[in-house]
Amino acid sequence: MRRGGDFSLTVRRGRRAGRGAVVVHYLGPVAAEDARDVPPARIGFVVSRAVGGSVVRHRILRQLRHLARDRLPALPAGAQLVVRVKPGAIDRGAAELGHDLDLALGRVVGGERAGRKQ
RNA sequence: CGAGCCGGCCGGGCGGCCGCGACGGGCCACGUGCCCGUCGAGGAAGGUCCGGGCUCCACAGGGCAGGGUGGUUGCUAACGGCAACCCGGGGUGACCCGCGGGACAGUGCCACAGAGAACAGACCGCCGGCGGUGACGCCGGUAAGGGUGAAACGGUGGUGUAAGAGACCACCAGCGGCCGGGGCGACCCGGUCGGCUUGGCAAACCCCACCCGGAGCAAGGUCAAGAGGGCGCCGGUCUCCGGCGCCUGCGCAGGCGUUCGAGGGCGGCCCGCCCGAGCCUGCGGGUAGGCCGCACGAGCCCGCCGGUGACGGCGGGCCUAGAUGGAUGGUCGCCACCCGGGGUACGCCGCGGGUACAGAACCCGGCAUACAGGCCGACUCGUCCG
Repeated sequence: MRRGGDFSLTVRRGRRAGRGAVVVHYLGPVAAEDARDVPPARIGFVVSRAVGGSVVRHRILRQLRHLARDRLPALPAGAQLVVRVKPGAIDRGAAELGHDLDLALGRVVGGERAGRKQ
């Protein structure tokens, strides 16, 4: 995700869930008449200055990018996801961040197909 | 051996597995795909406090204003940087510190304390006179002693005096003039004369000397697209609508203007000069992509030579990150260093924890700042031994 508009749209209109040090905003795919026009699922990250200095912010961003890469195929095409990071994330480590991300994603993405077992 | 002082350097290492970004090569099911190889953060990359390169704009001039620097001589592309030296201050010493021009060009300010703080002044004291038996009071002289202060108008000794005082004298310190000597210079050394002595702050205004165009890689260049308009062709239900091609590069409204000059440039203002037909405001709409710049440079390493040194010259070798939601991450093992507690056959063994400050974005030279831990070298002082 690159445009500021995509970020604000996803944060404002998407479903929200927080677990551990991360908060995710998920906006499901919009119905399109032609399937070929649907872009692949996109992810953006928000790491504010409250999280830490430049070194800390970039390190968390890298960890999250690698974690999110593995989970990208699980999202439907056209979906938009914004991951916000809360202060203290640097102390949790990559493994715990991945766990937080899984739990939060389970809430918002699973809720989309309610009542159905995966 | 113990204290200390200065300079230089490093700032985790090796190896699996899964990934990321560039570049080169190969393969085709040509997707901007897969495979292989190489390279991939710092000493401060960071702060953005100075200086320069580069790019665009400007480059008649004059006056005024503005900013910066401040011992000297060098180094350098340049600097507010660095080196050596000078002066002042500190330390036994190695060495360290200094925002180090001018206070007889002018203006201004010196808190508190104190009697008095800059054409000085008299609280205590000292001396004399007068009054009083006396304690003491009044008047005058004085600045040696006491007290206040960061700072009190030279210091020591003498002459002198009622007591005193550069009032006078000798020496010393300091200031100024002259002469001689040394140094490129800042300045230093010596001699002589002078009046006896004239405080500090210029990071207060100010004065002096020297320096200074403006903006910045979102600079700048290039390709493509675009709303609207014009022309041509074709089609239809033919004063209109749709499609294609080419050219231009948006439309509407208002205001000020076209030699009676809007507006712009000459860093700011004034004068003056130059360019000059567009410019300004509002509303609505479009785009917000690619490539170049962009990594061979005041470059890095080694050696020799010149120089006290900063640095320079010559020779040889090397190519060393280029992202653009912005590439270096995750995980495991071994080793190194430090800490904790445990065992020990004093050689060590295994366990747990920790390893800083910090992430390139046009590029270089500096400065100051942050930093776990460690290495190397020169020198000084003290103690002991030979």
